[in-house]
Amino acid sequence: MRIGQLSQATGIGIETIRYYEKVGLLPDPARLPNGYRDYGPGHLDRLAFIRQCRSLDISIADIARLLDFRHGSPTDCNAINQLVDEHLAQIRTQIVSMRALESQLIELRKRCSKGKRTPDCGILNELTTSARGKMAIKRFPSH
Amino acid sequence: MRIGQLSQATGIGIETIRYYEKVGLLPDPARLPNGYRDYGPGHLDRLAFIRQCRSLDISIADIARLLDFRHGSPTDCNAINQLVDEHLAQIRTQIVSMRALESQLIELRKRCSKGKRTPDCGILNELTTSARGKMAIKRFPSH
DNA sequence: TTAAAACCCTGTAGCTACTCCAGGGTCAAT
DNA sequence: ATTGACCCTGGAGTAGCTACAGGGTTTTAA
Repeated sequence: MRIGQLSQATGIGIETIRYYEKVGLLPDPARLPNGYRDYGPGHLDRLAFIRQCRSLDISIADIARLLDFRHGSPTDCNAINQLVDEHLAQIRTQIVSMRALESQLIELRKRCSKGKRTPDCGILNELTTSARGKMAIKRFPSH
Repeated sequence: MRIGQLSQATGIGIETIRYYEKVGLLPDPARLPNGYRDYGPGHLDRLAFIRQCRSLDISIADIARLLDFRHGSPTDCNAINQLVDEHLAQIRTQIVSMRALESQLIELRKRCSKGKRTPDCGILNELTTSARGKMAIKRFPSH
């Protein structure tokens, strides 16, 4: 099948498929006499796997590792478990910091209400004064 | 003050300060006779404000808008409130999708346990079969 | 028959917000 | 005189695409 059909079947854009080929996630397909890429069922399968991993936000590098496990000779799959564990830990860390961010923004938002003018804007003032508070104490002579 | 001192005072790297200048967040400083950048207190203040905004994950483009409000002629600050509201909404959306991601990964992780071999790895199999399930139904003739 | 539409190709640039490096110049102290 | 700390410019690299420009090919409709 040609690239457009593969794109339709997987829901992955044509440019993205070519990108995956370039970075080595997808093996180079055969070529038709006119130079068009000619994909087989193996490519379809592999690309669907890739999409599934990407939807779980697994990085290209990690997908490459998973594909090696999938198509390589059988080994212990502890490394796979570890990969998923690490990814999970990373996402949990991100959730924690985003929640912290959320509450900071909620606090910030409370500072200003409707109808104020910029010089009295509590948000701008808060941003300014908390910035000053975090500056290094050290003083620099002006000369 | 020179760029190294400004970097020390704000905790922002030298390269980053030059980057902010390049993208127009920080006005071009005066130059010493030898070509070194020469910053004044206004730059320090502005840079601290920028750092504060970045720590709240506000984009460069939005910081530029906030700086315009801060240093421009007084106006209604509803646009500032709206900016913060939108940023907050965006972060909340991200938190929701990351939590969904987290539970999907937890489910995935349950699939495989210690000591299995790759062909029997539940994670690999789950990734494969759920990928197949999401493929377009349409069939493509092989010729 | 021909012309338009739809498909494909390569190669390159753009996006975010930095970060790093090469290859230089400048300045204070030893 | 030289070492080391500081500074300069300009360009490349990061992740994962996405969007061209500028071509060629194939199919379909008039």
